Amino acid sequence: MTELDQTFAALSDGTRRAIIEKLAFGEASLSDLAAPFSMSQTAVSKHVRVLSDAGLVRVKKRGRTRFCTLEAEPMKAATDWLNTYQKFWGDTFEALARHIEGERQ
Amino acid sequence: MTELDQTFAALSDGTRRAIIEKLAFGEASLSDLAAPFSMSQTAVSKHVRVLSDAGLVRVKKRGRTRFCTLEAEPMKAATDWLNTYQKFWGDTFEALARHIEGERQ
DNA sequence: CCTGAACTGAACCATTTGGTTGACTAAAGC
DNA sequence: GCTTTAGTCAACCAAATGGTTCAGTTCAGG
Repeated sequence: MTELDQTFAALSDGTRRAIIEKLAFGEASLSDLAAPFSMSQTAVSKHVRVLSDAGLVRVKKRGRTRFCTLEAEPMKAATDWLNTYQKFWGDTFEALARHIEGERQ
Repeated sequence: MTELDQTFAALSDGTRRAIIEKLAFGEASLSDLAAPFSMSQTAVSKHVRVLSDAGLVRVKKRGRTRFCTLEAEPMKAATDWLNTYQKFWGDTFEALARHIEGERQ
């Protein structure tokens, strides 16, 4: 599995995206993260593990609580990939538009 | 599974991203897409199915061959999500930078 | 009209994923 | 020092994923 694979896979789950959204407002403990969800803390812990394995979240232990923070680096690679090909699609659409225009005339 | 879930999941596989990259240069038949890979055509067909279910690729049958084209719409939603939170991270990093600067002085 | 190409569908398989529970460890706090 | 809180680990489970093969369908061309 490449880094890009892991990043997109990590983002493909609503629970994990919600975790990221919450972490965008700053550091949060695992129990803070788990609170809004109707699943067990263990399940949330696993989701955080996936995010941390993908490098999207860093976990540091202070006392008995784990604090999570966002790590933007890998997300940037994903954005870059999307932007690159979105540019292509734009071009394709322009070409398509020209083609359609051409047919009409 | 939401649309965003499906989009990110579809993008989390290298084979499928390679297919998208090839389709960025224009329409291609399924056998064209399958050729470069060392897996069966059936496997590639499944990948295309995933992309088509996610709405990233449209498949139209002409004669006995299926031609695939890109569909940018859902990809834009994914980019939007990433950009939104990347802005947040940028802010967070600025705040962090200010914080570190503050500590130094 | 037969052959071969371009697929799909179904059945199967191993691995991963997303969840559970229950037992455990580590640290706070009274 | 005992209890509670924060969290992990291990075992288990059902469903999804990524691949295979083989049989079938549809269409193009000699």
